[in-house]
Amino acid sequence: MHKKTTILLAEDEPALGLIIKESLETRHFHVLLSENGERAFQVYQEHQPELLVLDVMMPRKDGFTLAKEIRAIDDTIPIIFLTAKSQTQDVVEGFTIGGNDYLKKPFSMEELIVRINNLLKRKEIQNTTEIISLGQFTFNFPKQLLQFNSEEPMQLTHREAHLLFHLIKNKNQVLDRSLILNKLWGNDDFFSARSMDVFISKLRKKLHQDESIQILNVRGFGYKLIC
Amino acid sequence: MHKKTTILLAEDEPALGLIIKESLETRHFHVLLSENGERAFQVYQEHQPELLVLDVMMPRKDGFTLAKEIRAIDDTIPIIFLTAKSQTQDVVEGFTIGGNDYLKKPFSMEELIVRINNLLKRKEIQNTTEIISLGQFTFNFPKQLLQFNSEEPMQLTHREAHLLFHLIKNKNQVLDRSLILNKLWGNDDFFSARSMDVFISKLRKKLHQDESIQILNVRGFGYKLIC
DNA sequence: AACCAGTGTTAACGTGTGTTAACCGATTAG
DNA sequence: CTAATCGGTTAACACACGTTAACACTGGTT
Repeated sequence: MHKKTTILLAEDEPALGLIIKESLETRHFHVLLSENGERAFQVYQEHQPELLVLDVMMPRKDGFTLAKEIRAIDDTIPIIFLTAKSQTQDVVEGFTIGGNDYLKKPFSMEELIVRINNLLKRKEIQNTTEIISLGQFTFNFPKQLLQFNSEEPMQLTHREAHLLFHLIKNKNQVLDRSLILNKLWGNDDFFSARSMDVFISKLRKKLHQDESIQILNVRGFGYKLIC
Repeated sequence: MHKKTTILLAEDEPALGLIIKESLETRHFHVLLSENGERAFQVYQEHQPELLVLDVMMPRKDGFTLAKEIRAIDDTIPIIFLTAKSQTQDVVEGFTIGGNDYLKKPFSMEELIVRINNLLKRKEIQNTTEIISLGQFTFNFPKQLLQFNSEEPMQLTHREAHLLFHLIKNKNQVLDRSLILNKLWGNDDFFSARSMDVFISKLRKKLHQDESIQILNVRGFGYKLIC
């Protein structure tokens, strides 16, 4: 039997909060209940839960604001918002991008469980597939981390991570310049091309530690990552 | 006539599975059809196919999970996923690293054939292009490195490496000028021919250290690498 | 508002690769 | 023998790419 999944539940109405907490605990989740957004943020930092269930309407920091703050720290944690019917659909849907979902009150416990399991499964897939080993490096694409052996991981920027991802996807083959430019920069004009050169240079510097990995240029066509 | 390529097809919908199986068999592939992920894994272990075509949505072990298990055993086998349109692009793309590809349902049989042949060809190239020894030299084609005994390896350019590769593949036979020109330069006009002369000259200089290796000219026909 | 840190783009300058040109020797047909 | 052709070699060149730094923009902090 493996460790229980920890869920942070932020709900200001005590009666509802307890019901949800108890229901989830019968499903073998470990639930931390907070009565407002500020408190929830503290609990998040102390316990680092694996999933968040946030009421949108809360005193002392609402669910959306809280979500943004936590997303700045961890941009892959799944979040489920609990919304009252007064919330406009648009605003709520805007927040469901990424690993988010939402539930309109009132909802059945079954609906919540299904959504929790869906998000956990989706994240499971991402975690186990998008950590790629590359020579002596480990590349965690969703977290944009590049680690050499067991040294301190380097934080890559968004562009660096995406470029590296595509190079790895096409490793040992020539990756077409204009293809990558159109995919990552949206066009393949002169300036984007020069910008890409800069990022190739940055990646080479970061991959320098493992001599067996090289980004070779194929003049006029693109790049080839060999490993 | 060489041995048929064995493909493992995992598809839970019997009608679709049979159509694909039969189509591939008319293209002279040997197809093993399994109706779920668990069964497919058994078949994989018994027959060790050369390529996998996996439906993502399957009862008793989905395609992604199956792929992960098989990849733990063989991390080079090419895999093609068949995905329904409900699958999010991100998750699917995460799985296309390495030797993978995917096809959105519905798809034409032609698309599938093209992808199968691409992946098989790609793997073929990787297998046949390892490290070649040439007299006292070691030539690493994918990395474009030419090493004399244990001296510091020389970094070849893309053109140099490809030209040398073809010379080696046809060593001790005459390699036709226009053949190589069409293959590497895309045409065999005057200028390309002169350009090739320059590269032959460069290669001769780099191979000079080992007297027993020579690139001989056969006037009017081409070159012969002797070693 | 002023400041700072992080990210990506633009600019400036340097290097490497492949093509073209120029000049040469070798081979061969007439 | 000699002119024509083919290939060898070197250098000049154009341009693709590499590297570094300056700059602009964003979002957060004081």
